[in-house]
Amino acid sequence: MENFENCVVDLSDLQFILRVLGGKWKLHILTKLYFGKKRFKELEREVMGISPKMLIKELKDLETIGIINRQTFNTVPITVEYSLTKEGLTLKPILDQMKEWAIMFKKKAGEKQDNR
Amino acid sequence: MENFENCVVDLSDLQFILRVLGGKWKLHILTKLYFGKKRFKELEREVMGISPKMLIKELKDLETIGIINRQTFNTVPITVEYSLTKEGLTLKPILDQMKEWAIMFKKKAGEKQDNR
DNA sequence: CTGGATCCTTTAAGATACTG
DNA sequence: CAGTATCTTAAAGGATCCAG
Repeated sequence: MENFENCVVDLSDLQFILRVLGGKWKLHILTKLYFGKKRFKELEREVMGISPKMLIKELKDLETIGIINRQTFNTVPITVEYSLTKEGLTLKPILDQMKEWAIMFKKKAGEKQDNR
Repeated sequence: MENFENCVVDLSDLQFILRVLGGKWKLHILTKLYFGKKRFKELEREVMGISPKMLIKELKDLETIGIINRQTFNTVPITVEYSLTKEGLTLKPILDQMKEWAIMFKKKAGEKQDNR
């Protein structure tokens, strides 16, 4: 049951998660939001080096996908809070495992160097 | 111990895995290689739509990182086999979980639509 | 068969000034 | 404060032809 060599494997699910995590800023933004809701300006400060244009673009992407929520308050001036949705929170374990894998992988690569 | 709001979170490990999986073709190539070793031409055929230039580039990337092995045989004409390294194989569970997450996420998103 | 080299198009991202 | 608009640059990817 492990050899379906020539069948078409559906990649779309795998590719989908890259739309959520890919690009230069999404991971950075998401890791900030795992600490709790943030206003636009807070994110702009904390995600160092991002321009407002990129920040709003990435936030819109994530909102469209359903990973984050955008809530506006009619204060003067207006304030906006971004937070992870319930579905966005389910991504956390995956991120943790990705991180663990990366750390383990780098460690192994390091050991190989040492053995030479 | 879950509130280190202003400390710098190390993103490099997370970003690293995107170097392995990111781009248009890496996932596609890797999923093919999980079925076993492949020659260049086999990959070119199976990864539909890829050009030799992109294929060789992605293969080199993956080889440099240490995810795949490249083995040449002095036949005429020369043949080359690509296969996953031991470390490359450890990536499989992560990919499976990413896929599961994506499937679950899409299902939930679908349910929300239905509730309207 | 396995690539390298070249040229071209498309997409991602950066800089900066501006508005409700 | 929370974004838009515009312009520019950098990177990714595609097409095609060629060589050992």
